[in-house]
Amino acid sequence: MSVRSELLKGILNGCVLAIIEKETVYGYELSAKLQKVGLDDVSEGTIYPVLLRLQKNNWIVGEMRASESGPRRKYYTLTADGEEALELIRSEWGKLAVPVTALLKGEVEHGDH
Amino acid sequence: MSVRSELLKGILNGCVLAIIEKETVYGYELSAKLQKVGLDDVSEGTIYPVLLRLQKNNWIVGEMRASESGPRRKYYTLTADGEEALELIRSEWGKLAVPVTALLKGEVEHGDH
DNA sequence: ACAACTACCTTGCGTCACAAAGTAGCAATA
DNA sequence: TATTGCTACTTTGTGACGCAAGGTAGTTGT
Repeated sequence: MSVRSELLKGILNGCVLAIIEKETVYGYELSAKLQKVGLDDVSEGTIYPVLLRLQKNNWIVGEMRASESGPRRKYYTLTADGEEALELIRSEWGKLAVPVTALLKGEVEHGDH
Repeated sequence: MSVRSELLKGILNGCVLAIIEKETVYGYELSAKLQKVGLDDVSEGTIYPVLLRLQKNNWIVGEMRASESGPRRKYYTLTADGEEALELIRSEWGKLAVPVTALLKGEVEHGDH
């Protein structure tokens, strides 16, 4: 398994929620959105399980709508629980990302031998 | 499983490697180091499997040494492979952390409806 | 002797990212 | 009207992960 995949773990939930919060999207288009944001190579085999998970947690709801061209699409919207979860993720990410970045850059003094 | 635990996934390898790169440490003291850095509540049940993993990957090597007080300690040092792995993790983290932070803050335009 | 602390290791659980493969609708061309 | 290709969703299986819980020893202090 790639380094990248490991780092992604647990982050994807928040990314998907953040995108859905801003605009209603359907699954197939999410990989394009994520790519645009800088997260390349997030395939359908990853996206759809994420969406199922979020639905199961009652964080998003899906609604089937017809498309002008092509198959029907399942559009997702954030629930109140989803908003709450996203806020929690934002908070936890903030508490993690800063110290981890500093640690990886070697900017942290953790001496005391 | 907690939001925090999910976010931690895959990040811990890099954090532990970064600490060991700076100074030789033994397992039991690592949780204290991590806490000092801002990563609270990383218990032994997490630490030791991580160290076993890193050893199995040949990223670190452990050496038993006597202690002036208490049981013997297993001190870990980075290998050349470990340095290489850490550099890869640093690179991947850099490519991930920035866009994810921006996305969670809602600072990203991903429109085009 | 006994308790408390240090230090290490293992087992088991649920979750995750992802490749791979499958299903099906629609569009276009021949 | 076949057939090719794109869109769009779903399922299965694999290996790795975080971590609580429990276990084994050695050391120190009383």
